[in-house]
Amino acid sequence: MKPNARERLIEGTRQLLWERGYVGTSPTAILARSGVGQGSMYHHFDGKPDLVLAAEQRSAELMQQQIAEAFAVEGTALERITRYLGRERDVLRGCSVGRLTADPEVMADDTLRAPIRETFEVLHEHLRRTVAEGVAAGEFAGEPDIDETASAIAAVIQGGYALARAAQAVEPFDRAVRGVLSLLRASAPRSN
Amino acid sequence: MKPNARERLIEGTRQLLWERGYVGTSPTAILARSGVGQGSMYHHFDGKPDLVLAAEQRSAELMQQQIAEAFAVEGTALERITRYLGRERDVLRGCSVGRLTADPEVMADDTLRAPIRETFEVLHEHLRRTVAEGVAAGEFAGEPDIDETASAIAAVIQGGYALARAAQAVEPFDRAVRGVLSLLRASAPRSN
DNA sequence: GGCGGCATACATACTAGTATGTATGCTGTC
DNA sequence: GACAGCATACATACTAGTATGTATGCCGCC
Repeated sequence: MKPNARERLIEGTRQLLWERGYVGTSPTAILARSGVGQGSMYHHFDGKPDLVLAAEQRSAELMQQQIAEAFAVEGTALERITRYLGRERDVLRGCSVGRLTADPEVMADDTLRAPIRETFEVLHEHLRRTVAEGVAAGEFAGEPDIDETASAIAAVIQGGYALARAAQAVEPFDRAVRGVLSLLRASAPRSN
Repeated sequence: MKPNARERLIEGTRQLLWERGYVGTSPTAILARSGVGQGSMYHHFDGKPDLVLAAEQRSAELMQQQIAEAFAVEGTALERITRYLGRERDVLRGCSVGRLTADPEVMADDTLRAPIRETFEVLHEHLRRTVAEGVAAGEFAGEPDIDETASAIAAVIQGGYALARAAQAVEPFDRAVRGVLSLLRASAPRSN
């Protein structure tokens, strides 16, 4: 029938963390969401932090996979970046990984923080490499600083979620994405 | 002696919301942080949601004030945007207003969401107007879309906080800011 | 056919969160 | 000097969060 209890616990916890963060995610809520009994939870995991770590690792893994897929397409650097920025997203739901940066419990613990940090590093690396290829191919005549550009693009995504949630509308996210893409495209040979 | 209990409650709640969000902010923690008695809290406010609203409104007010000040300086549009982006920030602490976009309790309640939405609207309006002036003055020869550019800049700030927190370092924030500024500058008229 | 691993149910317990209500005292004003 | 407004302390209460421990049952494997 359903996937085993361990998998369901991870998925339920993942969703709750995504929606409500660390303190907002209670063991009983996890059980209800996952549809498993309380005993199973303590059977498979040492407790909330252990389960949270497993859920985080799963989110990080899925996200890194999506990132890799989005960049593993043919096309110019600009096309690949555009494709990544425009990929299917449940914008108002936000980023399952980025959400956790708001939780002090997670940020204060190096083990819990690691999957988040690593995911952003992976994204940065993909963006960095793609921008570098674009510069090498003469797509960005302005030759923007590679790391700075990669960071700006990553930040626009994360910040776009915040703007969209505040407005309860997808539009601000899309606007920010179009904005950074326009700026990239407009990158002209410059004199500085 | 100290400011009155009402003020101290607002400030304590403001700080706790900033650090820990809505669910992470308990009445007892508020009392401890504010240094007032429990009775006073229920004397001045109807309860947690009422106090949270007051704290949010205060944060929004302060933030809008800082935004207005940062843009109320002489200089070209690019200088004013650079100044706003480079203004003094406790980056790892994050944004006292943007933090709340992660809380479903806040986002689901129109009254609690209003101060956040309004603050982003005010920021957008300042950025929009400044970019428009820059375009009019020929500073941005690429004539980027005004609203899109404003949204991208606002998003970079909010997203920069997330990147910085994940890395527990200010550098990713600064890099993202330099990145978007470079892209903006690169759309400047060629002087060569 | 028993045993180890996994799942479920149920009882218990302690703490924190979120209050309400009452008593008491301080202070400034009419 | 009485009274309103504000502050503090203390008692009480209910719920949710975070477990621990025990009993029981199913299933696949040696």
